[in-house]
Amino acid sequence: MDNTPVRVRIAPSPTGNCHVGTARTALYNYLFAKQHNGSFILRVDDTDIRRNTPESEQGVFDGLKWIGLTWDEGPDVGGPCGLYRQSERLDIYLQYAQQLLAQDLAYECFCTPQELEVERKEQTARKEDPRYSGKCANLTPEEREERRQQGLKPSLRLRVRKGAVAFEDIVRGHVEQDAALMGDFVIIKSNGIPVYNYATVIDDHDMAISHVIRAAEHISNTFPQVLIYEAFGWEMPHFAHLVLMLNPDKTKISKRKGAVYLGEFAELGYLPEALLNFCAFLGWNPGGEDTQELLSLDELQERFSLERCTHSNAVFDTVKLDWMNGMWIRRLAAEELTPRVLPFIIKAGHLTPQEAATPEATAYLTALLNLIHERLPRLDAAPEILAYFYQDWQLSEVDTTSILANKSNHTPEEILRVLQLAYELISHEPFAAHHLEEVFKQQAVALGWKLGDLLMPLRVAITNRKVSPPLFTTMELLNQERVLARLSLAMAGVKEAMA
RNA sequence: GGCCCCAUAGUGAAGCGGUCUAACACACCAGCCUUUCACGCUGGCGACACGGGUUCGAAUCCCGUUGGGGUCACCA
Repeated sequence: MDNTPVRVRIAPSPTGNCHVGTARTALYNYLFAKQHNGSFILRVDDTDIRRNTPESEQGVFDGLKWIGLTWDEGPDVGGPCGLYRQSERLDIYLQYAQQLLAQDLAYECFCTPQELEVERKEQTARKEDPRYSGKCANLTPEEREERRQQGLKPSLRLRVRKGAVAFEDIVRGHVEQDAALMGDFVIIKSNGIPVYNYATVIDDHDMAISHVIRAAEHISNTFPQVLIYEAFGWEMPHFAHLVLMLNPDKTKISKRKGAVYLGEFAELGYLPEALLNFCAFLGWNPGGEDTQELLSLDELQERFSLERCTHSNAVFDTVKLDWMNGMWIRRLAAEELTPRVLPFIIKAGHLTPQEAATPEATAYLTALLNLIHERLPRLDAAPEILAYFYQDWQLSEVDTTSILANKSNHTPEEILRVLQLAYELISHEPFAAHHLEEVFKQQAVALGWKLGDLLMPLRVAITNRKVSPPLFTTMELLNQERVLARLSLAMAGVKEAMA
């Protein structure tokens, strides 16, 4: 083992929102850095000028923060490397390129995109692999000057050597490719902007990155990058390529086939803790006897290792994510859940933002969440589950069919009588969940009814649905007045149905 | 198509040459618990892609086939 300090990085493009894949890669980098007392660096890959807007990097930062990750160096927090946006580092790339040019390890290429396009087409027609022919590889100074006179702006290409290009991948082992497949590739475009593979190498070297941990789609980028390291005579970082996240149809995870941005997951009611936990297990697991899968960031930090990363791509299974999300919801106290659920309640129109700001409203929500948080798979389900606490309904909306339906063949008359009885009891008995529960249990015995048969019509009458949290606590939270009102509404509905 | 990577149940996966009549988790099914739902508990279903080697012995090593994925730009 060497003593080089561990420095890892994540280099997202500022697309306005953080992709789950980016989050997972960031997580692994973060865990690795923390474990080795190293630094986790955030660098913004914004050389694609057409695509990037200044504010779009904030979305990426926000996403990473939402999921709980922080970085030691980056454009927003600074650090010893100074500039953490590639767009700010253009001079650096050009300077290094001069070095290559001076040593004749790179050369100017005056071919136009059109010419290259034609060349590629011809090669493909001949069933050859398209690669640069090397047309400009040996231009004389005079020839170059001539082209310059014509107004042509050169790009810079690396002279690609012969032989195998290889690297040792921490998760995959030895990987190699024949350099002959490559052709001299562009490192600086004719507009002076560096190409991704080149800028990445310069930055990684400049920032003393020790381990490049990234998604497997970058394996093929690694070959040209290796060549660039060689050209400069720089020591390479260690590489680790992580398996891809897949759609259920096994293609690379994509927007059209489900949520991919952290913002989308937030809107769907996923907890960042759960998403993080889930992502951690796509492409890695602690192995052996350690089968615990519900792990916090700190717990992941104790167990993570690059060596235990898996080799084959993993389908992003939202069913399991939902399960994990439910587990994380249960881990939180109702009080902690309240502020997270409130936005969903407001969005559903159950509360106005002003109402939601009152202590009464939040306290009430907390009480409701206490009741349902064991049966809440996602935050966004809360408004629907809690709807009958926030809104009433009309006579025409009473679900009389469900009130009357029962497996024991109790007649509508009997059901109606039970509803009337319930009305009487609830009006006169002390209005407390425990007490009412006892009272109704006794009644069931007295009537010779199964408790479930007795309670189901009441449940539907009071909540207007067949599924609810335990009935008596529900009543208590609803308050006596509303319960009685709903009971009479239900009775009216039943009478109407019987007529 | 070239190149690269990968291949255990529907999904995530353990397994690192014998202890594998192959774990665990999600999903699914059945039962228990129960006031409906959910939770929880018990049990069940279900896999080493195929074919050759190597070896006393292979899910584990090698080769091939098939399948899947990634990537092939003056995009990142």
